[in-house]
Order: sequence, then structure tokens, then C-alpha cells
Amino acid sequence: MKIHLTSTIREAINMAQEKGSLAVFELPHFQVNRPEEALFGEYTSNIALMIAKQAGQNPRAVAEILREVMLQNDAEKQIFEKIEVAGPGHLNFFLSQKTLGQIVDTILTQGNLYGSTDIGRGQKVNNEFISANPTGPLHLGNGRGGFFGDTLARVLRKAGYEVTNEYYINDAGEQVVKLGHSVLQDDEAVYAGEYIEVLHQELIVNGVNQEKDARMIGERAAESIVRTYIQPTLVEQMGIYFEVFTSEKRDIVEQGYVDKALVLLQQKNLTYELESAVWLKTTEFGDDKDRVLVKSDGTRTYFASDCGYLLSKMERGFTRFILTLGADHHGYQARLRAAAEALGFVGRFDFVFVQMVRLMKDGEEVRMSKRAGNVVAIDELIEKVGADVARFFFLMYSPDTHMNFDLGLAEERSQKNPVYYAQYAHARLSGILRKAQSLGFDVERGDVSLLTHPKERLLLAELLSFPDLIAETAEHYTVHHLPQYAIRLADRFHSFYDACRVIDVDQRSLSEARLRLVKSVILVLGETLHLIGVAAPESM
RNA sequence: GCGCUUGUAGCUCAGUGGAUAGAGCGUCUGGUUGCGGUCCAGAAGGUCGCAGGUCCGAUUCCUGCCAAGCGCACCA
Repeated sequence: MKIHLTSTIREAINMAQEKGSLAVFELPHFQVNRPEEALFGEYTSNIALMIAKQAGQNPRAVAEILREVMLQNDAEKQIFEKIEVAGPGHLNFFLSQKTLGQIVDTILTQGNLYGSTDIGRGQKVNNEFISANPTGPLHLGNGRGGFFGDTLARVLRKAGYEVTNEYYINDAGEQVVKLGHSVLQDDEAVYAGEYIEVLHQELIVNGVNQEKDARMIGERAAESIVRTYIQPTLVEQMGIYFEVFTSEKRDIVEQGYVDKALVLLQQKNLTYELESAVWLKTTEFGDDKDRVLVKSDGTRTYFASDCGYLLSKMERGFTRFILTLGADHHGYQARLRAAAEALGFVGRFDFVFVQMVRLMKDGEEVRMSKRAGNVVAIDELIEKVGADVARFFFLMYSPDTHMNFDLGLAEERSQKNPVYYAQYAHARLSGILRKAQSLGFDVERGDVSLLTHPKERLLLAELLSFPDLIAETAEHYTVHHLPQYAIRLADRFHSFYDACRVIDVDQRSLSEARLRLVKSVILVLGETLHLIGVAAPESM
């Protein structure tokens, strides 16, 4: 609708210019704002003001001119009920009953596909997220990034992108050696927690061969952690599916990607030797200092592995990389971007940084976890508050916010939690439909032009904005707008429900119109909950 | 010292170059014996961190400062 209105305005401006009532100028970029509660339509706030500035005319006069032309154009289409000029030169658009009613037909025809677009058609997106070191259970930050990446993938797919969810396992570096020492429980141990105890028992005490090499032990422990903690948590608790798990050791190093990347960068003359180390000229691509690829002792850095990994992604034909990282990794952005460019990647490379989550209880931060040692494991939180609550709660907030998750509140007030509010609306809607069907109402044929109540119009306007929500989220990764939309839609529905009786045997035709609206809301709310990744229950 | 992120209602957080800055929770008042009360309507509560700048207009953009979190390796 946003785009539709924009083009309608554009058309009006052109016509006014042709008639000479507006000066000719280059049309600035402008947007039409979202539906506003007080109005049942949409409005643009600054177009007339912007034009007035360009054309050197009075803002209110410009708004009047636009209004006249648009009303003329609209005579046949009947998109608007009225257009008014208000304030310092704002145009308010009130959508017609016809336009609003059509949305129900559209939704019921398109079903789950309502809101889908093809803006991403032909684009292969690599969506890498979590990629936690295989040195312990997933923590809260991993959980937040995981939910984010997963829902982002769902939205991108709905917008027509071909998305590959990918998890990178850093199983070749020093972290694995540290893990090995930890499992051996020798002087160089760094990780602690119940899971280390378990691994110590399995691999050392009950180990078949008395292997003491830290790297060997670490590699075995890492495999075990991925298999017994990380993957079950992802699949069973978090509901996240990855198409690809890439092992640094097996898929990158042993497949020769690091070597290939080094050769390629050398051929491009983007490396140099200094103090017997090999450096990549990342400063030529915006980094603030060059980075070492091969250390003076001849071993490769982690960054060299990253270059190999980027090369492997490039060979798989992606046109866009999305990399969701913990905020503590923001320092890598410049060098990874530089590396991709140096290797010849020409697509879009987006970074999302997820800020840390502080778990609060009784006003104090909860730092320790029985299972995971000095961090809190995501599956422990899910066991406490449930997967739907954890997921919805994390997704509600922008990744930029340093969020405080109040555990006490989530546990005690679970009935008041927004996720239940949205789910309850879905259950209630479903209940209405069931009842209507059992009473023999025709839920297919209602005349939507009867939906003229203010609460009905507000609900319709909300449904109307769903496709914009999908498009915006796919473009700007504003995933947190989805839970907010679910809450707002549920809110509009409850308000409508309170004011408008749906099932009424004395007003059959009105009931049938409202039942079609109810069906539309079920579809859109259900789809929103599905994208968020929580249940859309038909009863609770 | 440099960099990234953040600073909006009592709390957790949305939002925006424009008309009276929003939601949930909490507080207060009312409604609802009716399609599922896990509901609805309303009220109170804000110098949008501080100070400058750009602009007709800044909470939004720019600069500086203050505060919080996180980074600044030939570690991963």
C-alpha cells in the first residue's frame, strides 16, 4: 500500500505540473507513513512541504493542489474515501470502504502467501549465525542471535530469497586445544562446568586409550559437545534448522581453501611479508590496520581460515552474505569485509551485531550456570520459561539493545507475557470460527462492504500493512517488528471483539461478513506467529 | 587513548526531520452474568542523557561532553 500510494501521489504531481499549477522540479524521495490510529487510512506528512520548498510555493497551497488532482484521478478507482489537508501542509488519506474490504478478499484468496513477494527472486543468500565455538553449551547470546537468524531466514524466504542457513564450527584452532586441556583438567584448563566433568569422565577416566594430547582430546570433546549439546539444543529446544554445518577443520582447512585463498591473494598482489610474517593489505579496503595471515612461525592465523571460509562461500554462488555475530566480535567487521572484497566478492555483505543479554533475577545479574560454568546456557532458560516465551521475548527487541531479561518476571508473570496475549487472540479467533461453523454460518460468502465499524476499519488497516512489514523486514532486518505487529494485531482484534459481536443469528449477513474478517485475521496472525517461530494454537 | 553499540514513562523496550513522542508491565478508575475474562475502555506518569550546530522545523542528522556495555594480538 505504501508503494501504491506513493505512485498515486507521484502521478498527481506530474499532472499538476503538466497543467502548470505546480512548478517543475526534481521530485525528492519521499515516503508515505503507516496507518495511524486516529485515522482509518494512511497519510503523508512531508510531501507537500518538501514540494513547497523545491517549487517555492506555499505548503498549504501545494497540498490543496495535490488534493484536487488526486481526487480527480480517484473518481473511478475509489481508493480514497476522502483526502484532507491539515496542519502546516499535511495530506491525510482516508481509505475507502472498497479498498479496505478488498483486503479480506485478497487475504482469503492468497492464504499463507499473503505478504509474500518476489523481491528476492534469483538471489542466493548465505545466512550465517550463532557459529559458537564448540567448547560448551550455547549461551544466552547465542540463543538471541539464533532466534534472530532463524526468523530472518523465514522472512527472507517469504520475500522470495533463496536462503541457506549456515553454522560454522571453529574446530581447528587454539580454542580446541584449550578445551582439551580443560577436559584433561591440567594446568592450562580454561573451561569449567558440569559438561566438562562429564567429558572428563567419558574421555579420560573411562577413555579406551589413555591419549594425553590436548588437541586430540579437544577435537574429540568438540565433536561430542556439538553432538550432545549444541545440535539437540538447536533442533529440539530452539526449533532452528541449518542447511549447512561447516567444519573449519574438515571442510575448509583439509579441503585446501586456506591455501587457495592465500595463493589468490598473493596473485592479486594484496599480501606482503614483514618480519617473516605474511600480511594482507586490508587497509586498502577500509580496515584500520593490515592483518596477519601467516605468522612468523609459519602457522596460519584464524583470519587466514576466515579467508578460506569466505572463498568457500563465494564458490557456492551466493549473492549476499549475512553474518550475525555477538557484539564482542564487532571488531572483525572491517577485516572480514576487507577480506571478502580482496577475494573478489562483489555482492552485498551485511553484518548484524547482537548485543549481550543480561539475565536478571531479583534485581541482580545471574552469571553462573550449573551446566555451562561461567555463562548461562540457553537451554536452561528455555526449560524455565518455555521455548515460545524465550523466543518471542528475545525477538521483541532490536538486536542493538543491551537487553535485561528479567527471569523472575518471565516466570511469575507468564500469564501476562505478550506471547500469550497474541496466542490467546489466535485461540479465541479459532474458537469463534469453530462455533460459527457448528451453528451453520456460511463463512465463505460474507459481504465485506458491511465492515464499516471503526474497530473493523482499524483491524482491516492493520491487515493491510502486513505485506509492507515483510518487505521492510527483509530489506532492513528489522525482525523485532514482527512480535510488535503480532501484539498490535491481537490488540486490534480484542478491541474489535469487545465492540462487535461476531456470531449473531439475528444479523446473519453482518455475522458472515465479520466471519470472513475473522478468517483473515487468523491467517495473518497465524503467519506472523509462524515467522516468529512460536505456536499459533487453536485452543489454549 | 581509539573504535562499535546504547542512553526515550517507575521498569522492560518501540518509534520518528514535521501535526498532541508510543506499547507492555506496574499504579489508579470504570466496564464486562453475552462469540473463550489469558478481555475491554480510560487516567496518571516524559526537559526523548547534557551542550552546541545545520534546518522554516531536531527526540531524530552533525560535533563535543557525560554515563553504561563490548572490543582494540603474529589469540581464536
